[in-house]
Amino acid sequence: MQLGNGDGNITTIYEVAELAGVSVATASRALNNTGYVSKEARSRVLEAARRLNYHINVNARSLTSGKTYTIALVLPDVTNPFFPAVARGVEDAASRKGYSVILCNTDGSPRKEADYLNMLRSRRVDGIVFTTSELPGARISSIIGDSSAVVLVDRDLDEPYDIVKTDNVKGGFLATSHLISLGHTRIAVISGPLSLTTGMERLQGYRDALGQAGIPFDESLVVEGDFRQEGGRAAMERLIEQCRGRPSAKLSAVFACNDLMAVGALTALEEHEIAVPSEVAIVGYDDIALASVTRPRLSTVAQPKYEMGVLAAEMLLRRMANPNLPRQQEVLQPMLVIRDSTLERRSRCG
Amino acid sequence: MQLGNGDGNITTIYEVAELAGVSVATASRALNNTGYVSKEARSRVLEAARRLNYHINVNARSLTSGKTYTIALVLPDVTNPFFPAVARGVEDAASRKGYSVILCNTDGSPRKEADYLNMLRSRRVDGIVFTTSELPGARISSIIGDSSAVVLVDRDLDEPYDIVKTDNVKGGFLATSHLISLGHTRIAVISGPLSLTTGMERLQGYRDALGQAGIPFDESLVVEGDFRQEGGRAAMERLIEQCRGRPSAKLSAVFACNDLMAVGALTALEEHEIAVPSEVAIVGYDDIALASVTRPRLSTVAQPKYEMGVLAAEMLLRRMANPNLPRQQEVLQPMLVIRDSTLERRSRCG
DNA sequence: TTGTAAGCGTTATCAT
DNA sequence: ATGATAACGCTTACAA
Repeated sequence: MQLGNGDGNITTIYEVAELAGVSVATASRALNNTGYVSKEARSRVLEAARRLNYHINVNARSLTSGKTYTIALVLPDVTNPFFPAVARGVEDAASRKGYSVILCNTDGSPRKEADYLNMLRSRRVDGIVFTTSELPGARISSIIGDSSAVVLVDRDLDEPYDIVKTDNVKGGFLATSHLISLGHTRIAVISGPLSLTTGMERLQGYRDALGQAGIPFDESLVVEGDFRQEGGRAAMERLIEQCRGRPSAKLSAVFACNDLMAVGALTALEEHEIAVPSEVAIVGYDDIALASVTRPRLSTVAQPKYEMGVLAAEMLLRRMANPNLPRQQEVLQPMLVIRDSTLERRSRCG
Repeated sequence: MQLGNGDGNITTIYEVAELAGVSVATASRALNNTGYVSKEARSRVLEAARRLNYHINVNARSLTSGKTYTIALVLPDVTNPFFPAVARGVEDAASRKGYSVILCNTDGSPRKEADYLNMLRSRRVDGIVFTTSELPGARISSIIGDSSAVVLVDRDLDEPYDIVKTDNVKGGFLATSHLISLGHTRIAVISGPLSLTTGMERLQGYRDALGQAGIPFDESLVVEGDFRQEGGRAAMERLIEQCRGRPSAKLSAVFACNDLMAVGALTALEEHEIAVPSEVAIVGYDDIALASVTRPRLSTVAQPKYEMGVLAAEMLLRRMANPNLPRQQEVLQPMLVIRDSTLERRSRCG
């Protein structure tokens, strides 16, 4: 009867060695397929390990090896629909190589970010996939030093860390050009936080598209959002308001710099009984699951979220394997996804 | 100038002790506020630690303490909209108490579940929050033994593990009763996998509601789904099909046992130009973010996902602190959220 | 091929 | 109040 020793008593390599009638050194070699071990010894060790339901203590091992086989994923909030796919990508790629991933939600608070980094250093994680928010790059490196490798995802920093991102300028350009190609000229933007490169870059793409089409940039058409649904609603509200008061401020389309804000904007538009896309067209950014179930379904700029996660983890492993590699940077391409929220232009104020 | 020693050289307690001019024992006591240490010694140690940017090696500590201050969250897929909130709850509650959480995605594969459990045992995690799928309870305990505490979330098992769940029978009852109260009598169900207690229980709630209302249970109105969007679409397709062929099979409402399937069903209904809720009413389960942006917005049974996560982690910590506690079980209440996808009955076949 | 023993960074015991 | 020192579980020279 094979019970597999379910009693849970933690066995050490000493007990395995003893049962196998060899020294711990030999047991270790056998268990790790390292150095010389006779076939007989090896099989006796393996059998003993099986009988005792031996599970190596990786913490103990990390003490000698200096490696923990653990990485961390530090992001603002898994609950933000952008991140689960990234997280899944990271975890898949990491576990494929035998690494575990510790999840940390910072809410974008520099304080929490710093706390987590300190904790991670104490844990001697081998690497960190980091979507930071406000923590200055210098601060990051002052905390983790070179105790672990780090790869930035969807962020850009002065510090020489590896980066995985998508081309946000291009994405902003794609979204805006799409609107322009539909005949829109009065295009508002609900931007992300301008303190974030993602926020800035997408806005830059918007300006580039305008410029290329010869449409003058109108400051009053941009309102800074916060990448959150409620923020999007509020921003759209502002836009509608200002449009009411000042017909010169009318708009026929809006580019919301992420889908969450686009959904919020949609809500505001609906409340004011402004038809989308016939009166106001709208395009979002990210292509989260929500985007394809709203009514109208949201046109958006898709980011390869899962791939970003996978790439980030792989890049991190590479960096860990070779700390002297030159700085790596991977810029993925965003992709325009046209659905129902954008349509040929028909002028109308908000 | 305070640099905080960003050089990243890992410092040990020996170096701290040396700089402070004390023994490691004293340094350890000072650092941990344990045992007797003179004020002077303590402050010298603390200062030394600061100067050297000392970060304790928790892996080394766990070697002596036997505790890793790490728990794991094992679930099918973070990418499933039900889980991020749970994950966030677990992480918040855990980190509040100084625990880190390792994330594991199993895709509901017994093989992956077993692999992860073995890995987690090797890591000596103090506890596991587990949303298992098919792994028999006995198998779980044979792998982890009592090497870590475990709390089941949203699952029920024969093994005597602690549990955090919501009352699924009640939830199914709520959803169905709501439909019945609207005058529906031909109510189809798109159930979850019947191998899962969640699947079974919600279906039971459906039957209970029918029974209480004196509506005969009609086997042909239940089709087993898989909790996924595409599965929901396919199931609805089947229902429509069968309804076409056999007028006696007509239905005026459907209870989809989770929102993802409800959204899929919505899609199918839309493709067939069947109006929701006027021709067919539909109610989902979970109240994920998607539910409030579909058109029509989805009526659903909400589960307190975040709270489930928090509770699970807290329960786990309690269990870890006291392995001899009697089995704990927390059953939260689901809540009916009425939106636009349900409406007074008007008969119509699918 | 195998075993002894040192060492990894901490904590805890036991003297002092 | 403080300091040696053993112990935690493992790997790895170095010997044998």
